[in-house]
Amino acid sequence: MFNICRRGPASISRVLRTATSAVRIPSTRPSTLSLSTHITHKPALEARWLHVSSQLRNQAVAESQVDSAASQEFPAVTKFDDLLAHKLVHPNIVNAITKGMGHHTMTDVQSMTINQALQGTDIIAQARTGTGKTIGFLVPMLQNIIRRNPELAERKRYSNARASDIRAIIISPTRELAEQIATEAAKLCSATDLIVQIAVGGNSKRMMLSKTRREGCHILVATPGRLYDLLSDPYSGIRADQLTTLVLDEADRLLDDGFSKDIDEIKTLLPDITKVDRQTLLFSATVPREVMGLVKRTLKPDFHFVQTVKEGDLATHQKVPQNVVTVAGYENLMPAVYELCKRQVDLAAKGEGLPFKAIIYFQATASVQLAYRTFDNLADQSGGRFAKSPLYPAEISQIHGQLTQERRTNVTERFRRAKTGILFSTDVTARGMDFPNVTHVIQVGLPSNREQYIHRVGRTGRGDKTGSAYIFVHEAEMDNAARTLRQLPIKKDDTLETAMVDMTKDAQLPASVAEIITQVGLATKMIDRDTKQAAFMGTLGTMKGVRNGIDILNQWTKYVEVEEEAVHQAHLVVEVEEADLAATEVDSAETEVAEEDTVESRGGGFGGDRGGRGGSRFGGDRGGFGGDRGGRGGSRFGGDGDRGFGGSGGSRSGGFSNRGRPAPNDFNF
DNA sequence: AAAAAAT
Repeated sequence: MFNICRRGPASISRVLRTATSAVRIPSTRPSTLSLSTHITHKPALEARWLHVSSQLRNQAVAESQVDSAASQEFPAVTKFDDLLAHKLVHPNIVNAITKGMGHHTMTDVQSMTINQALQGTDIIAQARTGTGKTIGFLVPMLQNIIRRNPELAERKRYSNARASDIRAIIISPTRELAEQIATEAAKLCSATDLIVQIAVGGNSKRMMLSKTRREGCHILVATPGRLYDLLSDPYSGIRADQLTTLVLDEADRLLDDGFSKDIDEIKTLLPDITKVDRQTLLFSATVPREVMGLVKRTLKPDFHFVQTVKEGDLATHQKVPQNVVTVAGYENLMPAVYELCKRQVDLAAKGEGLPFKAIIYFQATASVQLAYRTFDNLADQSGGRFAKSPLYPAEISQIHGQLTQERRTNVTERFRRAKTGILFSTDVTARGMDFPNVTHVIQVGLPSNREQYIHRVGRTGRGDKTGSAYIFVHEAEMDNAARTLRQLPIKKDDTLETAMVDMTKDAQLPASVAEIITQVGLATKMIDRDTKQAAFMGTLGTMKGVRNGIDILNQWTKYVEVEEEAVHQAHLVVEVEEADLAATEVDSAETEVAEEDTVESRGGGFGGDRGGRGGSRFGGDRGGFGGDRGGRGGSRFGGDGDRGFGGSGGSRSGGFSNRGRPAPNDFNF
């Protein structure tokens, strides 16, 4: 059993005890005391949990001095140059970091993981977004290869690298992240003989293979599908018989439902770990307890859990203010998001604040497409086709899995370099991607889970930069939001005029609001019906457990055109759900009590496997869909008039309706 | 039910 607990003050001391037993500070520690993480490599029967938060660190230092003399010590390493002084890492790698990339002081996670992983132990490391995890695993990984083959550290005129000599494999959940990691790895290897290759889907397999056969490969960065494809193909020539390191970046994602099977299958194609010893490194900003069972099965029993985020501490940055904007209807979403963007672009134009660079996240690809086209159309108003966008100079772009890989790569590169711009995105870019100087992360609707929220927010405020985050949520989804995002420091923002207005009563709107609504309305009207309908269906798929979901969709169809057939399908989905919910209502109430119980009694930690994932995050408190409401009211959006779900105006079937219930205004997220 | 990932 491990001593770990995810929340509550009671767990802190427990954590402290385990932390102090594992963190040793030598008597000769530097006076800076910054992050003297000296980890003994004494044989461990259990995993050790290392926590380095500022409070804990000081106590750990104070307490561990007592027995530090008895422990085997490792030199303090908080600067990359220290790795040279102590001959821990080859100069050709260290210099690439210090002279080539300009990094000198290590971040917490780098100091912790480099020290620890150089000793060969398996590691799971959790550290906040944008704190340099990539270098944290690359350095020990490369050094451990060089230790076995010192000749690889020197650049030679003729390399005799082969495609069958892979020493390290890094797996990433997305192609763009794999590219980014490979680029970073290549920089670190630039003065060595180590060869980095990339294996991702969407690219020509044949081209990749011929390049790899020609140049050889020591480090392979890959996404799961293509990696499996290559390893299982006896004619690919790709072999990893001497694999020393396996890295899973965004580990919790890769061990999650969709991916974990792929990872298991890939492991069957790697050399038997009892014959070829291999180090496994897992990295992520989030490690939800649901995956800990899988983590334990993935790592050796004496693995170390390096956490630079204290138990119960936030995985988000203090320096990134987080805001929630409540909207009255889905039709308010685009106007409100536009209002925010326009405000920031105007501020930047006046020299107040940084150039506006934002990523706007949606749950569905179709929603990204609709929003992207809407914003793109804003440029075409009032001045013909060559009119300047009201958001100029911010460039509008979109990215999602529906684009060709070529487009995805282009958009990524362009947005990386952009000083200002707006990128509409699905969760493809949510994890790991490093777009410099993103000032705003804007989420439209709820993310699939808490972890995705954290990773999306993590696209801003990277390194020493700041940024801010917004999430737009429909009134009726606030209960779900509060549950999913509990304990996060999210403040209510009500500075956007278009968020809560009743758009059906446009006659009474103030001029500034009316203008935005008119502009967005016209831009929406220009979009083809298929795009709108796809967005409608995509949104429908995310509406599980939303109170009055049918009302919301009904209202929205006045602004996005939808075929009768789609309306019919929506009806069916909602009806099935309603019946489903009614049946499980009692059930889920009981489950919730049980779940609460588990959390409390979890104090002593969790042994064993939780028996799989899939516990609904939206469990319990479900309102079901109440009543129907005939569509009424012309709008600036035009649409096709009333496309409501054949409701008989006003009559409500009641039941689970939350009308009249006060909107939650205490955001104890 | 959505996204991502192999052809």
